[in-house]
Amino acid sequence: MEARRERRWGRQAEAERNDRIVLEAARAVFAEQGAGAPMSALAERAGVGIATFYRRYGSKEELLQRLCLLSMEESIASAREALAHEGDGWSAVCGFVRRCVAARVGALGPAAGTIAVTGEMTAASELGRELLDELVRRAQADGTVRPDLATLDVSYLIEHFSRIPRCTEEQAGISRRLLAIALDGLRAGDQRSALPGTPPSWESYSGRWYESGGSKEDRPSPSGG
Amino acid sequence: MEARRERRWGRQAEAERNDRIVLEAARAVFAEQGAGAPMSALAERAGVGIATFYRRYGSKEELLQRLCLLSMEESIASAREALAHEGDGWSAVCGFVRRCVAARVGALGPAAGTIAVTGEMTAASELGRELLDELVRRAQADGTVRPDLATLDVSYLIEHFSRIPRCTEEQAGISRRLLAIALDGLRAGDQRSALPGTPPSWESYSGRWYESGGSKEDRPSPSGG
DNA sequence: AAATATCGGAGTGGTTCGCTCCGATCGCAA
DNA sequence: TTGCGATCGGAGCGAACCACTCCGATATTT
Repeated sequence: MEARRERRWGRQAEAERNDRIVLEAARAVFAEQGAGAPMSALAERAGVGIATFYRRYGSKEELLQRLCLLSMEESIASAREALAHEGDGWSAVCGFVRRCVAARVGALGPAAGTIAVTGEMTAASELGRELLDELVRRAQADGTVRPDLATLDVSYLIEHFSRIPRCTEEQAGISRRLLAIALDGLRAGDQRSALPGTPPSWESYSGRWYESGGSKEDRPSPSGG
Repeated sequence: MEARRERRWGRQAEAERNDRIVLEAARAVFAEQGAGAPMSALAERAGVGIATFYRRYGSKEELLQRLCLLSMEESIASAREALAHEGDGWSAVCGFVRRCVAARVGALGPAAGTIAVTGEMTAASELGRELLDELVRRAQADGTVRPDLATLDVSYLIEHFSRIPRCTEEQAGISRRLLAIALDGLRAGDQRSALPGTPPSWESYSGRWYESGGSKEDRPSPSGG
């Protein structure tokens, strides 16, 4: 990896730098404004032209798919870190949730149904679920997390807190407070009120991604002929 | 449509009924989709034409202002109910939050800055804040709510849970579970972790509404009224 | 039948957005 | 310096969307 960089100066170095700048800007802007953010906003954030994005990703959807996958991989890494964590189950779960929220891992959740699902995404999603399952199971086994908590409650919790309407410093602080409140609510204890209803189903979670998803194959041709 | 012969006036009765239908549809759709929902969506939900809305409200903004005010009044009524509630402070706060979330009182929060603020809205907002202040103060006084909770934490909590991305029955159930978790996190108890940062300021909360405000005094009268 | 009140929704003008195209710019080799 | 290929920025295009208007249709009253 170092060797490749060695020979790249000048223009190619700029291109390589832009690879990262562009992706980071996309992550930041989509996390803040949601998947509906215009491409021009990404370009402005990155300090580059719009075409710089389209030279790297064929379409906005392709970029969103890439970011989705990155989020999932980040979530997986975070779950692995939590499973390796030494300490009680509740603080392991807390660490996982905090890292995921900090990385806005669930920010693209509302885009479900508007972008097609790739095979990589499906695979990453299932792996992530298994790891999170294990994390919650362990945390409940040592009695530090409420026993009526379902794995998907954690997923939805992350998704809820991944969306930040405005990004003032004050707003970020408030989200941190609300998250702390919710995390306290995850603890075991006899003062807990029972969670209402039935635990959420995995089908309802992953099913959102297929609702109105057209396959990428049959896209309308831009030139009306 | 079928002719309806009420005991009173036929056409006027329909108009009066539409007054309510239209407003209820607007509440429902804006609560689900946010203030960005198109007017056509409201009309479809209400089962009426678009013009039926514009015959009653001069513009979308005017309608949103009306709904904002109604939300605030609903929140005020809910706070009064909670203050009259007999029981511990925590369950009073829970009842207040639950009613507010059920009514999607905070659903228009993200519209802050995009619609002008009327005098009525300001007054209602301040009254609501005083009542909620009192509610939280009482709940902390009897020791059932965590002492580091700020009044505005509750406001933001309601706003967070007022936004529902999709409205399947399953999704509603999940939101109820997450809300129950967060409400458990409001309780007092020595297992609580301290809330991070400084309590949110009232300026940052109400300040959002004044960013791009305009005057709303003169209204074009569409039919010579 | 005329007058009046309300209705639905197609049409309008303006805005937004994804994406393309092309001239400008840069590093490098001759 | 000069020419070349890679990369850049952003103006502009076509499509889609949206708030709002206008008008013919329908129902009620006179």
